[in-house]
Amino acid sequence: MTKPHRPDCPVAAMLNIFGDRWTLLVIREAFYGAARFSEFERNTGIAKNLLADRLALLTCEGILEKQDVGQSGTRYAYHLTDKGRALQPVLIAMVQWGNAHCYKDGNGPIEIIERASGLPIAPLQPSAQDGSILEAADMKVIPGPAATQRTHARLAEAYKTQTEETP
Amino acid sequence: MTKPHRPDCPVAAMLNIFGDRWTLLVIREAFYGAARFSEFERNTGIAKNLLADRLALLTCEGILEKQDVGQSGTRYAYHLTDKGRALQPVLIAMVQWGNAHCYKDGNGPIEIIERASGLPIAPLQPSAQDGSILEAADMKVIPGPAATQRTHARLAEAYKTQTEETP
DNA sequence: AAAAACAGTTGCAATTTGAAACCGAATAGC
DNA sequence: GCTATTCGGTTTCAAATTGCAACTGTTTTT
Repeated sequence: MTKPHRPDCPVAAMLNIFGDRWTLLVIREAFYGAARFSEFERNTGIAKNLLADRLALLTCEGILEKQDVGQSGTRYAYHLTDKGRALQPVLIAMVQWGNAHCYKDGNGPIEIIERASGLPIAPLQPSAQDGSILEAADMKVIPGPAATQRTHARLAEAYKTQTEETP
Repeated sequence: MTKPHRPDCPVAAMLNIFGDRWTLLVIREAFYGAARFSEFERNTGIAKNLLADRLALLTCEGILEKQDVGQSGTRYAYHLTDKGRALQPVLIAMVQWGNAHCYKDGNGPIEIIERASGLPIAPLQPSAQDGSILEAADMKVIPGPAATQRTHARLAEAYKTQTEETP
């Protein structure tokens, strides 16, 4: 079931759950509509023991919900919770990066299209709250409400070296 | 240096490079402005041997570029390439999910703000090419130009079970 | 009634990791 | 100009994780 714990970086927090070769593929399958143990197994190629471990972890983290299906307790379905469905932008960003940078001429093996038009969706882009598109230079990382002393120090230092490098 | 190979899913392709607990943290540091071996080491806590391995992998994949700094060949700087900088949406999506779902009341340890306004940036949202916002139900995954036979079969099946489940 | 599927568990070998020790070249301090 | 420290690793070895196959007890399906 591997270990949880809450570090002072949200990326690290995600990697504590998803930092391996399989867990995100299980989520991908959940988005495709898979729900049963055997579906996850077939469609990802993960080993049974690891799958059992990962499903338990994801359930424990509130990303999947395990429900009893079938008459009396040896058939189950795993479904995405709201927390799990909220991973969609992460998956989409990964699909777009993978398509663009891991295949010849950026032609990937799958495409995400808008049902109505049949056209590919737009690349995810950071935007301000008024909707205006933001370049990397327009953004900045600052300590949040739950920032530790270490985070304050780290970001202060990052900001210093950045301004040194691009005067 | 771990193994590469190009699977028929862009998410799996990304995970072949980033499917471990450290590699994305190295990238995070690169975005913060880190460039030297010792900076990555200090700021992530990764072991030296693994860092050497990961930097070699990322360099080999064209995500970082290794350049010789200092007079004659034992000091180096690693910088993001365009391919590496293109990971920004993935990192931002992870930061937003981590902040929202791994900390009490969604108050995370860091925040990404717009420099101009000082306000947090908007959550990444999938949109159509005309800019309209898309819900999950408005999108669909179809085989891309590089799709294998297996991908065609897989998506046909996913689509079938989905319509069965939500009639 | 028999056979196959489901959802795992167990055992074990192979791989990966994590930590520490070690290393030579190069820079920094005096 | 001599010494100490930093940089960027490599090597070694124990511990943890993975991957694979075999096995299990229900429960559907045929």
